[in-house]
Amino acid sequence: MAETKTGGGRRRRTSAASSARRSELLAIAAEMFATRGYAQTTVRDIADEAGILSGSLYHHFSSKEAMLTELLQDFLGGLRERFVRIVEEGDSPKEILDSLIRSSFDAIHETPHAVALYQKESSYLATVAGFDFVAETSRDIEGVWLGVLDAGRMAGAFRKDLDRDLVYRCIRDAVWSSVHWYRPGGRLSHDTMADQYIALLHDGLTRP
Amino acid sequence: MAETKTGGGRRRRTSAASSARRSELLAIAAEMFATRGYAQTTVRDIADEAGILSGSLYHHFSSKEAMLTELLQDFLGGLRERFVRIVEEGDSPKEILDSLIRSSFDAIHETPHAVALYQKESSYLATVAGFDFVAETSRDIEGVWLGVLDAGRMAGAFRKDLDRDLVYRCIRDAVWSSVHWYRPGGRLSHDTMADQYIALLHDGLTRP
Amino acid sequence: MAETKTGGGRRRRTSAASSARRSELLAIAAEMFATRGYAQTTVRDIADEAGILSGSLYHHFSSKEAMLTELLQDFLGGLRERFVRIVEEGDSPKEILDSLIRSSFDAIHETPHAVALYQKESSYLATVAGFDFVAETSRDIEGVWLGVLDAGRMAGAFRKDLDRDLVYRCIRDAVWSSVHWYRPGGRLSHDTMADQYIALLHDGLTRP
Amino acid sequence: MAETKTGGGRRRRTSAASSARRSELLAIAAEMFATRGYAQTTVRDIADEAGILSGSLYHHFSSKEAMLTELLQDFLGGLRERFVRIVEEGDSPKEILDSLIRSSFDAIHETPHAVALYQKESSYLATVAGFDFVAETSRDIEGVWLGVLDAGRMAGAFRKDLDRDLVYRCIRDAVWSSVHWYRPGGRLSHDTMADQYIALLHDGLTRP
DNA sequence: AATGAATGAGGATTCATTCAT
DNA sequence: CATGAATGAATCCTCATTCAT
Repeated sequence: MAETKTGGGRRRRTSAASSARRSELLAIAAEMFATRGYAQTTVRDIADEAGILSGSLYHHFSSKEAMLTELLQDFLGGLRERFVRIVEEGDSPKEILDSLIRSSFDAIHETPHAVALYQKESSYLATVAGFDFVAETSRDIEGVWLGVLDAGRMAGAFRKDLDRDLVYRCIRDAVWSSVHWYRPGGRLSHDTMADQYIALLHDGLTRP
Repeated sequence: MAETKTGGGRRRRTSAASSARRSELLAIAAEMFATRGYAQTTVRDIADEAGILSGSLYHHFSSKEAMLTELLQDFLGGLRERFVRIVEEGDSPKEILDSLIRSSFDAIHETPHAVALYQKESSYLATVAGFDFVAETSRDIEGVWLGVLDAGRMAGAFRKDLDRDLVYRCIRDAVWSSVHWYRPGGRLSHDTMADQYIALLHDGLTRP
Repeated sequence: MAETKTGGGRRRRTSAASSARRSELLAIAAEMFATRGYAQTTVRDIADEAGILSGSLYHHFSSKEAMLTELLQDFLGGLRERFVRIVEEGDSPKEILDSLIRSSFDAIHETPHAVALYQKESSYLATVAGFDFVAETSRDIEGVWLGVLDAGRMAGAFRKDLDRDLVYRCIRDAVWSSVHWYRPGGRLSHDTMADQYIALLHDGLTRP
Repeated sequence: MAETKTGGGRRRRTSAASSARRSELLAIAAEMFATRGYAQTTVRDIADEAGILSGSLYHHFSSKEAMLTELLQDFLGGLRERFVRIVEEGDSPKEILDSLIRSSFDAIHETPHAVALYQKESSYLATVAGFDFVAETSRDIEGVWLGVLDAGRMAGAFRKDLDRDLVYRCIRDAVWSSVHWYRPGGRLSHDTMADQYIALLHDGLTRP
């Protein structure tokens, strides 16, 4: 009955058979959660979009919350892994920071719904039992960024007259918020956006 | 709806729209809407916090939505006025931009709930009938910022190799998002935050 | 506290002073009860129309129901009295029947709201405790009409091949229902309507 | 609203709109709406009578109003069809008029709740958005009756000294009002009632 | 895998009524 | 006489979830 989700296996007991439908449903849920918010999305909205009755969703997921959990776990886990790998590659702080930013825009481009979902619900979920992993992983990720920022300051690559936490949050908020207005195929590609954000960040708006 | 009708029509809208109790209730609603979101806040939550029964709220407001409308209208109207006045004072683009940023942090400091509320609900409200004023006023405000950015580029104060819209959104998102983590009385005052955001924006992270 | 209504005194303890306002309010209530129905009329509707707050109504009437009671008692009492007097005048059955019909149209003309109210609510009220007087008076009135009908059949004035009760109800329904479409000052005066109903009743649609 | 969406769109509206349960619930609603009035009937009254919880009704109907709409649409549509067919059969005006009356009593006998419901709520509904079809169909039906009356006057079958509209309304009110006191299986069958109403209408109360 | 009927716990709103001022 | 604030019960409706088929 209770769908386990303990990581390790990551996939359910039913391997490929249900997997297709499952992923489909999850993708639908992701889009709706991202667009209108988790609480504002009804189980019936998702089922309607999938062309089934709401009750039938419970064949695939034990609850609406389980869908959210799975979505966030996959996203956050992947993101942390991604970031950790970048740091491990061991370039200079500036290069690492740029890579983190570029990687963030990649994530926005590849899984916009997951990013938007996280943006929208993370603050709320931080207080909900069973979603501790969100705060945890967020903290890990934060650690990665702050580490790079610190390293860069020590190395003299980044100025020291600005509050470290403030700088981190400024970057984080600016980068992730762009998911709300970024349109794939629009005037600005995500690569261009990354370039410009990086340029602005490093040299400022006033200097050439 | 049945506002007047008193014959002389000597008050309502004036004394009825602003009584001590009314403002109190509105403040409570603002805080809850901002913290847990409009849809997640029940009328009973607000009433409980105010120490009355949920039905009694309807003596003061015609609906939950009316509270939201009033809150946003007051906030957005005030913000636009504030910004327009700054531009009219006619300093250099750079000075105007700095003033806009400082003024934004003032708003975050003075009415954090309204700001957070707007941050949280504006995208959703853009699609809801009866909340056109939100999109409208947002457009007006956007126009003010973009105007200053344009003026600064023409005057050579701001670099031209960055996309204007992207720069605007970057600033906007970074500044307003800070409402979610700014704590009045915390380590960083809102004035300091403004200073640092401005410093980072103009000179970048790499330069001294 | 409890407003008595036991008949005998018929007027409240406060004589003329409150009487004016009271009647005004009662007239407003009558119109609204008649137009949208008793249950569909809110105490606030009445108060709004009178230019006071709903709570203030309770200075004049002990409850919404009390207004209804007073309205119906006045109307039904008057109607019965009226009808009884006609019968007592002792003309021929046909003349009495015509007078009853004419008198009904007079009532429709003079107090259309009370008539419509009675039409609309009587069936429901017949089952409500405290409104026994409605059924009672209705029965009395019915007795008057049936008496005339019987007398006319005995005297050979009315045909006997039609069910007496059916004839009564047919007349009653046709006459009283006209309150819903009669417009004072319209094409047909209430006198003309009475004439035509009587003509149709006595001679039929086919005969000259 | 979200009716189809099944892709093939192979049913809904057909099997969903008419299931055994649905009809059952609709019949219960009809009876209660007719007896105590639409507004006075709560969704819970209906659900209680059906032995389910009030919320469960919304599995079958989208709202209380939707039940009313469906009930009235079915009734009025059927009635109009019925009447139109009678006129098309092309007998003499007198015969057509009699058939219309008889058909009305048939309707009263077969679907007393729908008739009573219509009697009770039509005047109110005429003013409610979304119920225009009530006024429309009523107008159509009225047209049918008035047409017959006109034809009969021209042909010399009906007297001309009575106002046409008044005669129509008199007949209509008398006939339809009988639904409130007609009891199937009672002393008077609906056929007998039709006979007597017709006899009274044509020859009057005074003549043999 | 899916349907269709139902549950039960709310949620916003309405409204007659009370009462201190 | 009237106000303005509040009550408390009821009303329509929503929605995650269950379960027999």
